[in-house]
Amino acid sequence: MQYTYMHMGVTKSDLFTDIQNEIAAAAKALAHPARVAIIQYLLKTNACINGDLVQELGLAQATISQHLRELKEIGIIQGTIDGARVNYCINPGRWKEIQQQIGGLFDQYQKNDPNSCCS
Amino acid sequence: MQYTYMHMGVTKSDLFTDIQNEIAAAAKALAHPARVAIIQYLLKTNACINGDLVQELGLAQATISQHLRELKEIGIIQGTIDGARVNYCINPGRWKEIQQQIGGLFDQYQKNDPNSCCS
DNA sequence: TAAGTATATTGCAATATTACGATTAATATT
DNA sequence: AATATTAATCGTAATATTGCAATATACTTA
Repeated sequence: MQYTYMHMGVTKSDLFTDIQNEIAAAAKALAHPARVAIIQYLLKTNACINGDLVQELGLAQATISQHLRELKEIGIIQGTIDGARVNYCINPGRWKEIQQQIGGLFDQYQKNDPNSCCS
Repeated sequence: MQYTYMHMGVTKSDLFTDIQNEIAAAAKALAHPARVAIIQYLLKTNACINGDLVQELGLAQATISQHLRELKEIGIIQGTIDGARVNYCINPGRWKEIQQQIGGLFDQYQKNDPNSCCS
């Protein structure tokens, strides 16, 4: 084993394939309604700043900033500095990449016989 | 506000739409590589039991059982009792539902102009 | 019936996540 | 220059998640 702790709340990512870890990481970025809301707002407005989202979502500025950082870290959004503000928007290439990773998982089901399963 | 605690680690789900909460909940089910691995194994074998996954994933039986429960709770898989064993498989209807919820989010980007964003 | 097998649940420890106030750093305004 | 605005970071509190040993429960087999 690679870790020294005993049975605790950390993911044993070395047990899984890169793809599995990547899909999980991408899904985790969407695994909070505030981040889904941020993305939907970005889809609607095409670009926005932290302050817009504070108004829109009703969460504190620090909280929004934290969610934006998570989305930025996974690469699904990007921010460009505009004076004292930061303009956030979708990162098209990464968006498509994650879309294919997660979508690819779901598409695999169609290939199988849906009736040979316990039903 | 609906909650009484002050600034803590609980999601303020009343601030978000039902769809946003649903997408986040579905994404959360996929937000761990072990659960992605379980789903991929189910896609490959079409059905499996807890013991198979203990062999396959190298996690403890209790841990697998816990991940299976989470997937079962969101409805993406279902289990049928078969003697002392439980046969798990994809739930086709719920699978398609989640596929559309998450896929629908990603599909929204195509409609917009990808060049009007900060790039 | 007793021992074995398979899975779920409980209890616990460790880490992660969520949220926000306060502060900091940087730009903008007066 | 002094003040205001904007966003990131820090510190802290509370809850959630991950993982496993031990136990409980249910079925199977000898």
